[in-house]
Amino acid sequence: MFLIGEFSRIARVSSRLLRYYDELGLLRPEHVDPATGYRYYRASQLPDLNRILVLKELGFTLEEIARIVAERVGAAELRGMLVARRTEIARQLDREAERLRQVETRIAEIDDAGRLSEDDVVVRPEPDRLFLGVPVTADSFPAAREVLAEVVHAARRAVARSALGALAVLSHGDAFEPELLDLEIGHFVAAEDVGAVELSGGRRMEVRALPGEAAMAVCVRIGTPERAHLATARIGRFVEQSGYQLGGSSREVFLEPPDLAHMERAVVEMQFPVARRP
Amino acid sequence: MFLIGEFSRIARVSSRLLRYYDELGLLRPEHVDPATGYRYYRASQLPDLNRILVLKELGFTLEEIARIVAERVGAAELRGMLVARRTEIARQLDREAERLRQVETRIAEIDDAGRLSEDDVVVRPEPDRLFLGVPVTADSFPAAREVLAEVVHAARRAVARSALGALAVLSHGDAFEPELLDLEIGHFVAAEDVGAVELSGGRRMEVRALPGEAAMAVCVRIGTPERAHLATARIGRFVEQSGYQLGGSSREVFLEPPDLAHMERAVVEMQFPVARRP
DNA sequence: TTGCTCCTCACGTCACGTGAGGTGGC
DNA sequence: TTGCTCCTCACGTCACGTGAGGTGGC
Repeated sequence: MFLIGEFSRIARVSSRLLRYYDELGLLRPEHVDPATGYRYYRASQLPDLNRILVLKELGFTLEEIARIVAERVGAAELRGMLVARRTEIARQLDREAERLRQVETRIAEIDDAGRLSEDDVVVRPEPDRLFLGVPVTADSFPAAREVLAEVVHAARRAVARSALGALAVLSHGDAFEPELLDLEIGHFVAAEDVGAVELSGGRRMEVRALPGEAAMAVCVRIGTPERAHLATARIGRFVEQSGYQLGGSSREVFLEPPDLAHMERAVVEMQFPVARRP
Repeated sequence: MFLIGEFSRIARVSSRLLRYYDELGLLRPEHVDPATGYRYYRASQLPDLNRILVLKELGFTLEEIARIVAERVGAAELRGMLVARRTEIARQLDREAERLRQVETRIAEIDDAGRLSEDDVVVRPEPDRLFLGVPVTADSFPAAREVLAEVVHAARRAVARSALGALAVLSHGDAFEPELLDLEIGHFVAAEDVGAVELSGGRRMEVRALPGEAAMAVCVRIGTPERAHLATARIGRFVEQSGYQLGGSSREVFLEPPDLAHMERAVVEMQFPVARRP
């Protein structure tokens, strides 16, 4: 029989760990002196402790280990737990590999540019939405901007404040070759019962469902639409370096109601749907 | 200006997270109403938040991030932090890959044998030690056991109880081909000043330094030396499956003072030095 | 008698999630 | 007036490490 200190030296673990496992009921000492509270361990308990340590190294929680060592799980269930572990570790490996790529990208950026860019790209899912908008084809940003101004005014008049979401421009063409702009301009809205809204020149805003995206790469820009190419280029580089590929319609979402006289102060989130490259 | 709930919805983070970052000084709201305590955020703070979220994804702690975003670190120092992160992530990847191998080994073992073996192999470092022992060559375990008995008695008489460590048998031959046993039998001792001890037949125990091992694969067995091949085979399989290779002298360490009349109750730790296979 | 080891609290870790209990503006 | 949102505590998480303060055997 060993005192806790002797046993901990044999097993190369801390005595605090042994006390903790005693408290959890994971590994009880063979004997506890009722008078002093001293814990006494037997050498033959070392295999029990080693089993616990091995299961811990496999990544099981102490709660799972407690179930396993209490023999309440058979080989079949244990195999199931191991398979679940394998899946989780594989996921973890993927996450870490992605991190490593990202860190290496930033190191390369500092080496190339001397510093990190100010604009960070974040990837996140995007839910389904309702969109009250009008299709617009244009060959220049100024032309589109006139429609945008009309959309803003019309929406403010026609839609209840509580149901009116952010102004957004959807872009169905190739964002990197904007010779002919194929846009939809409108607002996100909260409720289906928002009616259509007539605009000048026979145009008409209608509500439609805008499907969500599993992964959307987004980047905030502050400034006029013409300067969007900066943030766009940034997302393009990010997508290329991170093992994603672009796909689907991009969006520019105005995070604040824009001041049409000062579009250079607009705060816009550029959004590009992305998917993992195979 | 947005209330915390609006800002949290735009940024897809919880308002608890925003309050926490406020508390840490990581991201202060643009304005806090002194009367109500309400926090007000500006859309232009979204890039600041995104920077924090990106740095978090790279694996920095919030404390490191606080230093980085407070602009107290330049590009050179930031690069250093990124390189440190890269090293740490690579280490983590190695650990996870090793875990994955271990988990797969256990799954295969259940598939082969229907259950997991009782004897777990643990790998750990082993420090330098002092060893009071006698060289023995023998062609059988019984012959060696006679010497072992004499060693136990002689050591008990000659060495102070407080300086006498565990009984151990060092094995310099190939553990898997034991046709000629090339052993040292003796005790670990605490102090250099333990003298030599004369045995019968002109044998003599002497103290020597026993160098440590960076990685030692160990497995506890309970039973006679003849049954050691079970634990030995177990370690052999483990070493093979885990990307290690054997190298150096193995040891059998008696965790309890052995009862020479009942060696089948002996609790022995089999120890094999190992190294990573390239 | 002096060290050494043992004991039992109890706080700290890290980045929040999750109530509890209460208040302010539409 | 009723929801809704906001606020500030404060506990819980996971597996222990690290004192604090005190006691028992050689």
